[in-house]
Amino acid sequence: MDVGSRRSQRQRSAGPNKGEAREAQILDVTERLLLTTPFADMTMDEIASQAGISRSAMYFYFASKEDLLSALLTRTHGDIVRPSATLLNTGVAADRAIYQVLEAILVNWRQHGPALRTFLETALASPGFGDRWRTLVNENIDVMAEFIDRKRAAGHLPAGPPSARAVSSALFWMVEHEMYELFRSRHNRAAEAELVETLTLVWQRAVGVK
Amino acid sequence: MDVGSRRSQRQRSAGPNKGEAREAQILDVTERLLLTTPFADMTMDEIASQAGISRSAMYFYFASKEDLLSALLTRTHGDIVRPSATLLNTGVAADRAIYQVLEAILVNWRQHGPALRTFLETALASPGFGDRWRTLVNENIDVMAEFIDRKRAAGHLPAGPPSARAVSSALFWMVEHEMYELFRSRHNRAAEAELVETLTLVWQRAVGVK
DNA sequence: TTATTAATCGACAATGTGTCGATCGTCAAC
DNA sequence: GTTGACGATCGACACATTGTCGATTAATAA
Repeated sequence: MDVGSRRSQRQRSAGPNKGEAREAQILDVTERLLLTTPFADMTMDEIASQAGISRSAMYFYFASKEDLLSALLTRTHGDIVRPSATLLNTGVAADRAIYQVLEAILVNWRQHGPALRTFLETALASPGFGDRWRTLVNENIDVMAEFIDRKRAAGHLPAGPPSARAVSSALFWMVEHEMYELFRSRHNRAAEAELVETLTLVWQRAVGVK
Repeated sequence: MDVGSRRSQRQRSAGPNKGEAREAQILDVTERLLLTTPFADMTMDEIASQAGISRSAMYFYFASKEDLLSALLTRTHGDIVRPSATLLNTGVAADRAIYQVLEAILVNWRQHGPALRTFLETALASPGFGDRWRTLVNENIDVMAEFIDRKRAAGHLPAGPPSARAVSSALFWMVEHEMYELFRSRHNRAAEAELVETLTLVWQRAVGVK
């Protein structure tokens, strides 16, 4: 049950990397289809025909429907983790850092809204995928927790309890769910801005800045 | 697609309310089964045989599997909404009120953990049920928002923005998800206490008390 | 006692997943 | 050039599960 593709590593041919291309194409098709159809309502047949292959050929690339989504998660992984990670390792002040992280998360939702939505939904639907998703979210939680701990040690934020980790976890899941609710339906930029504003303030107060 | 039972209202008989009893029994069986099996992995056949009837007889009581869960939600509705509602209409101080609401929510999860877990999961899996679930959670959000507004008007809490409603929403979904994560796996009372403590503090700071 | 409505059942149709063996094309080595 | 291995693809199958339908039995009101 290895996640992702199951083709050989060595690329040896002229019609070069036909497989790689197909796999990427399938992921593209899936994410595009996600714009109009919930993942659960989407059949392997639908994806396959959009990609111009037969349904059973899909199983050459992905062991299951869930595995396909898992591959999409892998592909998006970087985009999700990178922003906070880089940002929080600069010397920004806590209040500004919080705002910027929230902005970065918003940007992600703008770019990958349907995918992120699906990730959360599927995380609650199937334990295997849920583990993967939680692992990823935890990366972000940890980065923020360490940031808080550093600021606490430097005397810029009040010490716990609660532990930085506990606060960070609660706040991140709050953001996750609120973004989910917002992007679940049609909405405008104003609503996005208002949400970020609210979340920023809750975060700042919760960690003790301002 | 009327939610819940579809039998006649008038109860007219001796072998009194056989139907009512069956329906309740099915819900009991379902909630008990939920202790060991995720709802998604649970078949109508399984529930039926536990209740001593055939699978197809289930459809006399519930139009679909989702409708069955919806009926369970209806039955649990009171337990979920009542505590906060009554509590927040007394004259408690804000900090104390927050703690007590969180304690009440914890009690609910202790009593109906598997059901509540399923409600959240299914809310993200099927739009129809999701609407019902959100309606219910919104009742709690509104009650808390009104409470905050009253305390703000009385000068006991700093005014917004953010609006009381926005803050209440963010905080409630935070609680929802954190409880979900906690009750998803085996855990002890200490972890429960710690979570309530963390959430209490985040809430109190977020609304501006303390 | 009988007509009516409640309750229950078995059989069926539909849908979608994942598996398997067969096939076909393309490159690498001979 | 031929051939053999493997990458890529397909159609057919088996399986699980849902929801529907018409027939049948049980209970009660008239």
